[in-house]
Amino acid sequence: MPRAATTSDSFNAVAEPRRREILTYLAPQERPVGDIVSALRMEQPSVSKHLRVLLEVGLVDVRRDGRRMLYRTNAEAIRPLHQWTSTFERFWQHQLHRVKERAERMADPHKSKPASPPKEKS
Amino acid sequence: MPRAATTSDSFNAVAEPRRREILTYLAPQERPVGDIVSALRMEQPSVSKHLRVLLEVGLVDVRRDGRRMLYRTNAEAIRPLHQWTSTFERFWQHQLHRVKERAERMADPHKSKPASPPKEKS
DNA sequence: TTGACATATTCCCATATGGGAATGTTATTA
DNA sequence: TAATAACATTCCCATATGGGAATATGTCAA
Repeated sequence: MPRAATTSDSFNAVAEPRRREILTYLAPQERPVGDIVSALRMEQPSVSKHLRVLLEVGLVDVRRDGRRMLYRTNAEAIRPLHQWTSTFERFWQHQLHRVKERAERMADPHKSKPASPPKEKS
Repeated sequence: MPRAATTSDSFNAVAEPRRREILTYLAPQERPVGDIVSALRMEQPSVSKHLRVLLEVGLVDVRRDGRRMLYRTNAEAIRPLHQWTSTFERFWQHQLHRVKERAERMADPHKSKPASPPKEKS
């Protein structure tokens, strides 16, 4: 099976960088599509397509204003992502602690990073 | 262009549900691949592939132990996701606040409005 | 009605994907 | 050395994707 659809959930929808930009832009206040196009320097059809995805997963809301469509980020829909990442908060705090302790204890650079996969490009 | 590679960044890597499960499972302590396979009921090759993706974006670390490979979630790598979602925190709080205020007004119409009645812009 | 403006949709297409199945690789033990 | 355990990689493939380009839809103004 191929990759899950971008519209399957917020995690997939937000994986796209441009969509993240749009969400950030639309968070403070609602905006017509044209504003997004000019502000983020994207093609109009592209923006419409991204908005469709965001709308389908509930990350944005719309309302019509004459011939314009006003979109706004539905911040509520981002909470699940926030909550998921929060479950790791205690762990990265522990890690920071360990790293610090270790660095203070040893100056020996014997850090074996096993088989790092061939990283193309850069 | 097609969708960005799952290995392009943490956002894309985490979009896959099974990979999220793996990260959760590997957060408390390091585990060999076999444990993941039996605990999450996934095919071994599948797990290895997911681990490769997670490794490439730095979401997990590995070390060899005999013929086993011990993986562990690198919680630090999840912080960027957490931080990004955090930028929306104030917005969903506003939303909740609006909802709450409205609910209170409706429940007790005699009571005057609490503090400032921020008028929506347009 | 016509024309202009604001968005949305469709078509085309190269590409990465994740699962299944089979095979490869590395390390331990007999 | 051979056998086996523990993982990793490769091959095959149906599929959703995002961008570009063209076109369709919907709304307001004259």
